[in-house]
Amino acid sequence: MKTLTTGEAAALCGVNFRTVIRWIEKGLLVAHRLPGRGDHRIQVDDFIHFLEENKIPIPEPLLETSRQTVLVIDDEPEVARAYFRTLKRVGLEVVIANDGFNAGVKLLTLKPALVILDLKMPNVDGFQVLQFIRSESALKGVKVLVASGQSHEVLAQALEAGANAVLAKPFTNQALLDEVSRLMRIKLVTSATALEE
Amino acid sequence: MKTLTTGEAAALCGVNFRTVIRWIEKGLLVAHRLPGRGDHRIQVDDFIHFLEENKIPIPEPLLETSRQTVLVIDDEPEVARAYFRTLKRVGLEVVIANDGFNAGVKLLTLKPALVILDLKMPNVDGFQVLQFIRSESALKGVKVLVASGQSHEVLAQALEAGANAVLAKPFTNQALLDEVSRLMRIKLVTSATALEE
DNA sequence: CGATAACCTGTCTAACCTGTCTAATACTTA
DNA sequence: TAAGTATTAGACAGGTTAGACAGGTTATCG
Repeated sequence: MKTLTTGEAAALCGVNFRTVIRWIEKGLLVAHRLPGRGDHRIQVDDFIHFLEENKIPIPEPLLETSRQTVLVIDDEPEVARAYFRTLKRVGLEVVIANDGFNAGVKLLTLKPALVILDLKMPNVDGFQVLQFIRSESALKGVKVLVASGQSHEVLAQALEAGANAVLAKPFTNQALLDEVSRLMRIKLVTSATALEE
Repeated sequence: MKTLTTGEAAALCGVNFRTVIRWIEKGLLVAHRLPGRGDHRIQVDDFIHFLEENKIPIPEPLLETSRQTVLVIDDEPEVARAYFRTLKRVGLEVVIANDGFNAGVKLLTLKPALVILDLKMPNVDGFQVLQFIRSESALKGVKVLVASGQSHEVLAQALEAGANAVLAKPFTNQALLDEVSRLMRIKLVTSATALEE
């Protein structure tokens, strides 16, 4: 979990860092200190709690860190819904974009951890989406999983263009989940492990 | 994400800071407070919104901080280029989005001051774009000028849905510039005034 | 038109929070 | 490891707050 320095916290809520230190000294804001010079470190959760407590608007960059959403970009509703069910079942937050406008909008508002992208859509160029994700600094670190029924050549091009992984259709749900789990670096709650509990 | 103190806001609109505090207390102007003494902090967006609401001219320093870009959303390249030339000629920064994906992406990355929107596009629903702009808090204050060759009914619906103004095609360049100038609250450098200098 | 009332704005006060500046030094990065 | 950047505490100057009061503007009515 990320922590903030006084300077970072000050910049985030638009005050001087000296003021942030005084809030900490007064016990208004929870922080811990480093042994050396006594630098303050503020946990993001504590900072958000402090902002909420005082009804100070929470800056966007803070909210991003908590999101672990998967964005499915596919123009075929049935296909998208299939992804949705499979991923939802293992506890992921899933959002669907059925067209180009929604794809663009949801990429930037959600800043998903993972994008599942269909390359072949009638009104949206999948490569363009991929290139945009890789060129936009706000989307740095977003993983892209390309799923396509096209030739291996096209899939190789997708990897070249920055896709983190590709899946050639058809593929099993388990193959999808394995790939998602690997890309997001998380253990998914599969039905098997769910039963163990 | 800059914020203003009561003193700064007061100086910007030429009143006493005591008056600004009273506006906040009455709920006319949105602001939050710092925990220490209860100092007010006003977000620039909220301040601009307040000024517009009360038809107070927006001071230059504030306009500099907010982007003065115009985003043209139109799928017909020739039409879009026509807008581009006309608006560029009077000194505006203009960006074109030819498809849904670009429309979504450029809306959120540029946060344009004005959007010129064609309602009738084959693969993008103009109304959906309009509704999104009005529902997204990050796009608060964005002006929308709908240009369409459709019936007056449709234009009325656009106004209902939140468009700031509509232009029925065909229209002259001057009509376009007048409307843009009014919506952006700026004086445009037309060729006539340029010649006078 | 003129008078009254209602209300908003500007001024003043004391208290105290916030921003700025400093030198020393720990932390971070190449 | 070394250079560069960021953070700390203290002191001081400046800004902001709430309350009370006076001056000015607008609205209503005779």
